Amino acid sequence: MEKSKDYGEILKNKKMRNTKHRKSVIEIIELNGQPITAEEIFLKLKGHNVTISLSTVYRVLEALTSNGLISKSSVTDDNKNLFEINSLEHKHHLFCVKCRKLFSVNGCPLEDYEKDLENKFGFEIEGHKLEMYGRCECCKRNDKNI
Amino acid sequence: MEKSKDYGEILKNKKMRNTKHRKSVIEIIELNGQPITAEEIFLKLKGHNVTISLSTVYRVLEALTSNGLISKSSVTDDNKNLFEINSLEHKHHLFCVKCRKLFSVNGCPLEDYEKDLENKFGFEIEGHKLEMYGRCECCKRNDKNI
DNA sequence: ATTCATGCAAACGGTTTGCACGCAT
DNA sequence: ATGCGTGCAAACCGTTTGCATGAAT
Repeated sequence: MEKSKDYGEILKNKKMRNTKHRKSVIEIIELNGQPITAEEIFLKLKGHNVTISLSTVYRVLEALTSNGLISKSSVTDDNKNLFEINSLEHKHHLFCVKCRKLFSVNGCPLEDYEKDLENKFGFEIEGHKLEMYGRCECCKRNDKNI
Repeated sequence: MEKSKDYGEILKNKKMRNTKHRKSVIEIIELNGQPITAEEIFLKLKGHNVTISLSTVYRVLEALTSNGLISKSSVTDDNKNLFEINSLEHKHHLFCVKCRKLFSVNGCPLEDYEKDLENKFGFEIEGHKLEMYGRCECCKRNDKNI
């Protein structure tokens, strides 16, 4: 079995204090694989018998975000923030309007398009946000059974 | 001077009750031209000597949103929702981070990309939001003179 | 006359913060 | 020894809701 990542090393590289809670939070986010809320992190940690307070979860998330280890997005319409590991790759999201899960998509189709617009408008594009929404495979299937 | 739009007619077409407050809110959003928060709407109305309570602003926004007259997004990271007029044309925007002007772009580069994603993830995409930001031609020029 | 919109204040829920204590350096 | 991380409870703030009143149909 593959040895799990050395989260302590990751923190050290960012000159952050290395604590059990910080390592646990990074690990949960990484294990989860898709964007996750603060409360879900809190509950999953509880499930793994890690005692942590919700406010610590928030403080850890803030620390990890401002050190660039994770990123925060607010795509959902219920005012809950979502956190995910900050991969170097540029990515976008697919939001399922039914189960409200957020799926990450690596890569970006917009490079050529942005170049065209820059030429056309004399605009210098620094970045963009792209959200797509719809129904995930799972929810499509369930709809048919109703 | 051009006559302002008949917001009463717009509400009537949606079979919505035609009230002064609803018309005012639509008008403010339309005048504003770029996405605006509930509180900003409230303050702008106050500035126009329209007395309305903040909760009514929220209720009007909910009514307008669910009738498809405006749309709601939560792109900012401060947990405030933004509202804008729902235009029929599919278009995107270039937002200048310096002068805060908004440039409309007709058309959309995402159709093929979305088909790919649908095949890849089994996701059924219903729509998307794309914002690009940067500097417009004018502001680029001014930067060089500093 | 009926139904729905509004104002007010209070509730709600996700997030932040003050304070005292504990742990990493 | 010091400064930063943590737990707890309370505060915060954008948003929602219950209730009584008022306006639109």
